[in-house]
Amino acid sequence: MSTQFVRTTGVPATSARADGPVFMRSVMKSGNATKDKIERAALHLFAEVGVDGTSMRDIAREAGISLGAIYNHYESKDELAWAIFSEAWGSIADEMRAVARPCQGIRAKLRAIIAFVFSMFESDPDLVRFLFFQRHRNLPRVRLGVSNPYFVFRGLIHNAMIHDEVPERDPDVAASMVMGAIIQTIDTVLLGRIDRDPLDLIEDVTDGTLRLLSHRLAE
Amino acid sequence: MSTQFVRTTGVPATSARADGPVFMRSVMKSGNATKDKIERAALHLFAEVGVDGTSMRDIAREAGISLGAIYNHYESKDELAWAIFSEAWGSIADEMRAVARPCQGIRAKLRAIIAFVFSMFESDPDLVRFLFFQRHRNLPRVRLGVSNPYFVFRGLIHNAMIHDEVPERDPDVAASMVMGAIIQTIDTVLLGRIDRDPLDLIEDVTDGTLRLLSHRLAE
DNA sequence: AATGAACGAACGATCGTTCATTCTATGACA
DNA sequence: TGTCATAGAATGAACGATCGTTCGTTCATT
Repeated sequence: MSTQFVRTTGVPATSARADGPVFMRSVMKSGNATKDKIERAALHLFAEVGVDGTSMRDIAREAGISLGAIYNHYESKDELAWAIFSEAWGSIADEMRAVARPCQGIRAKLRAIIAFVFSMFESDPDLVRFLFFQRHRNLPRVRLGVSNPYFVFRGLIHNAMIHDEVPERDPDVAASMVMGAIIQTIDTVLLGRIDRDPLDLIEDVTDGTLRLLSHRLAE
Repeated sequence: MSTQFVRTTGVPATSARADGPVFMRSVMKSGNATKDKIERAALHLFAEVGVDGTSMRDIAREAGISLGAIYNHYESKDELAWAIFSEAWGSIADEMRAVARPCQGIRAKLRAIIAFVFSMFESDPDLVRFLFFQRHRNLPRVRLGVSNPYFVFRGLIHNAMIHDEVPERDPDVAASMVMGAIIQTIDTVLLGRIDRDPLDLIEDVTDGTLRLLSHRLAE
């Protein structure tokens, strides 16, 4: 159940349809069973031991198909890794935007996005690990202007500044800090150093990022 | 000059001695010129294309020595990568603690640490990139209880909570968010999306993390 | 029978590592 | 001062393993 953490205060939970969330439908692409098996196996191994640490033979074995069959669907290992990354990277950004849209105000939007990322981490940890913890390899290759989680945060925060919901600051620094705070929290959970009810975590992280964006407290 | 950003409001800037900061002396180890050349070349390549993307021949070429010479100083490629990581990871934690110690209060301590990390990023970007952006590979191998940047943040924040400088919260969540905010800011600078005076950045990031730790603002 | 997916042996390249050999710096001795 | 023995460092060819990729063949479906 991918919507278990998504509570956006009385607003339609997510834009996910009956056939699953957007990022699922896009990563596990249309109909082709073999291609899906390849992508799922590759994603799992890439998340576990990295792209370089995974051989095409490993992928074939994990997918339960032959080595040569992979090349019926992908030109190369590099294209396979890039296809999975870029597709998911863009889809996640779209989905983040979608879950935030119906919410009113920066707090509700931010909470919806954070809840979505956490729910994705629960339902598909391989995808989150591959995307966020190996992103430095692929990020320079992402075309500017294309859908991108970072720009979702930046746009959200910039918009809140324009509407005087939060004070004016460098939107890039603010977006970086907010995104980093969220990702690192997931990272620490992954390392086993945080063992908390994910619902509480969502509230804590939402509150923390909002304070980070807020006016300074007069002590 | 590694101390150019370290301004801890009238307190001795860092514990670095005349022979350079601790993290430098430890990564570029004692006296042996060849070993230093190997480590410096390896660090540069590891930061650039990752450990798996770097061959021992690459390292030898970049260091200007022969392939076999590396094995006079390291048992294997894995040991080389691990030696560089674990040594630097522990040293950075020690240095963070050292620059924070003479400072009074969470704000000054946090600023000193952030200034130190930013100065390190300026003086040795390879080291920062290798440590922070490829840490997921090595982190599970770090012995618990050993010196660790994460625990420095956690200890600092936990201590501030005990002394009522900041409100009581889950210290692991707080430490994760603070550390993530700092690292991601550096990451965004690396991607060329932030082009600011580093001194301003230090202030902004310090303020942001402190708000994140502070009391909620009554709107 | 025809078509396209699946198969897996084989290929050349490159990997980490080894090791027999060569180089070089040092110090004892004439 | 000049000579040479010696130890440790440096060298790079070679080895076996494994890599990504190819392609002739088989299989399954219509």
